[in-house]
Formats: sequence, structure tokens, C-alpha cells
Amino acid sequence: MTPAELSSILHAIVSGLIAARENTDLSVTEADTVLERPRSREHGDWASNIAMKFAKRLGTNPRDFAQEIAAKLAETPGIATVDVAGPGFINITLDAASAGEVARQIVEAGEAYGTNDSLAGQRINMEFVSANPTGPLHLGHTRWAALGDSTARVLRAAGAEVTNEYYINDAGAQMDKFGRSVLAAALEEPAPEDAYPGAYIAVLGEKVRARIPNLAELDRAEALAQTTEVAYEIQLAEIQRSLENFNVHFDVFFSERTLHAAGPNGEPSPIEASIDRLREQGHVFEADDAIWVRTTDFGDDKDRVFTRGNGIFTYFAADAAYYLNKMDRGFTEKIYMLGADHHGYIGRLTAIAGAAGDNPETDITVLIGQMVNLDGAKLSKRAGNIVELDDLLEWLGADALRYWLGRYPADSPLSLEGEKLRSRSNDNPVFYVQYAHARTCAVGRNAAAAGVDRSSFAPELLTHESETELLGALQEFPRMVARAAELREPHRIARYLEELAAHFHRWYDNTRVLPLGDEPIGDLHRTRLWVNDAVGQVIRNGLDLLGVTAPERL
RNA sequence: GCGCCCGUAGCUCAGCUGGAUAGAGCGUCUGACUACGGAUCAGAAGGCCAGGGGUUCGAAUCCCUUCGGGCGCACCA
Repeated sequence: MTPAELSSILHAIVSGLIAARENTDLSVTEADTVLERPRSREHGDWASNIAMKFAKRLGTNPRDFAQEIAAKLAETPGIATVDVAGPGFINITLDAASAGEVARQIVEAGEAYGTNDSLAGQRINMEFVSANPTGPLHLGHTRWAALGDSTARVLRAAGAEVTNEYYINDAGAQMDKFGRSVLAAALEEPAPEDAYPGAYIAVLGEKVRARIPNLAELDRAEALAQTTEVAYEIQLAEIQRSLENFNVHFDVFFSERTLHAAGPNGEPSPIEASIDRLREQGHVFEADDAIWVRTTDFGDDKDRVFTRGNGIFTYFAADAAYYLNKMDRGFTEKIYMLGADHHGYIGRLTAIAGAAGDNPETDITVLIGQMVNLDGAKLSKRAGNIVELDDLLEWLGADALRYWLGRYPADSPLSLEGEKLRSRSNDNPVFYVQYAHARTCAVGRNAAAAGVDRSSFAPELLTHESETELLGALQEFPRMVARAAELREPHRIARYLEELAAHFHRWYDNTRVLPLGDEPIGDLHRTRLWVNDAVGQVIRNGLDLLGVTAPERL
């Protein structure tokens, strides 16, 4: 019996008891009867606090109400005992067969175990990283890459249709600065005063010189234009390659330039069209020779401008047009994942959503992540103290890096401790989890060699204490995935996996899948192989949500 | 000054839409391999959950406040 099934049964019982009472119009939702896994084993397999929640409003004593519920619950097949404890907790213990059934369910569901449909029908646009294409990805982008991708995976596991999107800021002054920096390097001139620092500029300069042999003969404007384009193309390709090496895949790379470009027959650009649309909604006004949008109507702390004094559109005008573009593509929710240094954007982005006619409460989500810094070693070989993603990957590997960045909630500041991440021990939690998985594979190989297979399944034999604990942990996975998706907190998956791995290692130490010596193979061995394989499956599914591999051997 | 985030073991951090005795890893100390991978496991020590007030059957969790940190408050991108 799964916790979800048990929860439904409890819901039905409590609903019935309340309906049978007079003078009350209380109703119980499914959420009220969600079960929790007690911290202490003495409190059973599952516990409910429903009696305490409702007793007061029903004008009854929590323990008495709990007793009423417990009496009904105890009649349910598959439940061994029901106790009322403390102020009114209902503690439920399943019988071994009912608890062990999950092992078979997991093996049969395979990769699908843990997926759910809590977000079915949602079309989500997940925008993250969106680093300027004027240089390599560095440490500051790495956390969002890991967290954004894992969040998207968790949302998909909950049934949402998710598009991973990267907004390329390829319009604006930084591109000109980038072009001038690379051009100077290509022509071996002194760098401009405001040039981008970093050795990668020199490397780009060489590549540009190779791609444009006659660069030195071109007039300055033409040389700059060509250099900018070629350097942009090379740099973007490098960013994309780095991300793929990090196991992060984007479905769409969206160019800001397309928002500025007029149509082929002189139609207004998307930015101009967007401003017109917002004007029709009554949110745009002119003042001080500029075009403004009244974001204060939607909770922003000041109104924002769409045009600068020189008539050029602001960055925010492009943001607004981009938002409308996402709307037009039919996304029900637009998620932005930004660093803490951008939290000032929340107000204006949600205001644009409101001005565009969306519901700022539900149609847009801005996730803010705190900064990550690195203690100790300087990593970058190419560029002074800039820590590049490529260097991190080479130094630590994608698995360790992704797992480490993925196991903390986004809103806590994080420091990356290099030496710890390099260690192949418990310092490094990813190895703990991966080792548990490799161990399930080793057991599987040994079982095959010894002739133990899954030809029978007798869950009533799974009675060892470490076994009950392990089965309970396995049952929790689907709920963890749903919760991680709901809260957009993929780190919960990592924490869960560490717990599951601990339960598995403990079980492994206490019980045996393979017969000892010349002991005959029995149903218990075969049934435990189901459990072993179920653990491996759940760890694989969980690590996949984090974008981390699950090797069969370490 | 205003806004957002954070403050939990010596260190790095969890804490499941408020629950039962506050959790893990590292570090420290003590144990377990002639048996499926010891990259593991068992145990010990270590806490006024920053301080104060409030809400209720019940608070690390919710509200108010003080203190201490991080980050923002552009016609920059």
C-alpha cells in the first residue's frame, strides 16, 4: 500500500465521521490527510495529525476523535496496527506484505517511478543562465545552470511541459565593447580603456584573425562589424558546448536582436509592437521626451522607461517585448531564475506580466538564488581570477559539481570548497549516493552469477527492521518529487537520495541477498533482490533529476 | 533611508505547506572485515535553533521587534 493510497483511505474515513456529525459544515481536503513519516520508529510506519487539526473545530477532544478514526482504520486490510499517541497522533503500521509491495511496483514502473501528474497540462518556460555572449561562463552562472536544469527536470517529472530557454543579450553597448576588445586583440593593438579583461579575449582575437584573413585591410567600421559577429558566433558556440558538457541542455536560445529587428516589409519591431500593445491596455505614457510604462500600477516601486534620451530602447523595453513573446508562444507560466544581484527585477517583471494582462500571482515566477563563491584555489588558467565553468568541469567533473550545486536550496549563500569536492569519500556526498547505486549493481551481478533471480516475490518475508525502514524510504520518493516540483526546490531530491543511500547501506550491512555458504536459495533471497533492484532504480531516477550520472561501477 | 535573502553542533549545511526526544556530513573519540565492494556500518561527545515579545493544544518553522551578515534601490547591460 502506498502512502497516497493510505492517505485516500484516511480521507474517506475522516470525511465520513465528520459528515455523520450534526452542526458542522467542515470539510476535509486530501491535503489535510497527507501522512508523514515519523522520525522515530516507535511511532509506526506512517502518522497523521488530522485529529488534532479538526478536534477543536468539532468541539471534541483530539484523542477521542483520533480513537474514532483509528478504530475504522484498523479494519482496513494491509494495516497491521493503529495506535493513538501523545496529544492525538494516529500512528499506523502496515503489515510486511503491504509495505513490501512497493519493491515490485518500483521495478515494474522502472524509469517512470516517481513521476506524477501534479503539473499536467502546464506549459512552462524556464529561463536561466542567460549570460552575455561576451565571455565564457563563470562560477556565477554555474549555480543557475545546475539549479535551473534540475528544476526543469523535476517539473517535467511532475507532468509539466517545460522549455529550457536562454536569452542572449546580443544587442546593446556590451556587444560593441566586446567587438572593440576582440578587434584590438586581433590587430595586436593596445586594448581599449574599457576593454573586457581576461585572456580569452586574446584567444578570440587569434581565431578572428584566422577567420577574417584580410581584417587589417578592411576599413575600421567594417572590421569592427565583422569582428563582432565572428567573435559572437565563436563565443556563443563555446558557451553552448560548456553547457552541454555540464549536462545542461537548452531547447531555445533566444536572440535579443530579433526583438529590435523590423519586419521584412518595414513592419514595427517586436519591441515597438509590444509598446503599442501595452499602450492599448492603457499602461504607457509619454513624459520628459521618453516613453514610460506605469509599472507602479502593478506594485513596482517606480515607473520604468522604455526609451532613453537618445531614443534608443532600454534593456527593459526588450524585457517587456520578450515577456509578450513568451505569452504569445502559449506558456502558462514563465519562470525566471536570477542571481541575488538581480532581485530588484522582480517588481518590474511581475509588473509587466500584470500590464500585459497575465496574472502576476500565477503566470510568472521569479526565483532568486544567492551568490556562490569559491574558497581557496584559483582555478582559471586563462583569465586571472575569473573562475570559468570549463575549468571547474575539468577540475571537479560534471557529476560532483552538479550534485554539490544542486543539494542546497537556492536562497542560501553557498561556498564551493574545491578540495572537498575532489575527494572521493564521504566529504563528497555525490560519491556516497553513487556508491550505493554501484553497490546495487554489484549485488545484481553477484546474484545473477549465484542463480538468484526475481522469479518469486514474497514481501511478507521482509521483516527485518532495516528492511522496513528502507521500504518506507522507497515509498516516499514520488511524494518527494511532487513536493520538489511544487516548491521548485530540486535540492530536496539530493537530500532524499542521501537518506535513501544511508538506509540501503544499513540494510546491506544487516541482511543478505545472496545465500551464505551452501545455504539453499529461498524466496527471501529472491524477494530481497527485488528490493535491491528497486533501490538502484530509485537512485537512478533521482540522480537523473539532478543531471548526475549513476555509474554501475565506480 | 527603503526592499529582498540569510542567522540551527567546532566547520559546511538540512529540517518534509506548524508536530512527538533538533538532523546529516566533516572534524574529535571508541568499535566492526577468512561472508554479496570497508568509497561501508555500529556507538560516543557536541545545541538557550542570534536576542526579545506574540499567535495556539504545540513554533527552528507563522507575525512583530532588536542585533548581526549578504545583495539590490540606473534613461547600465
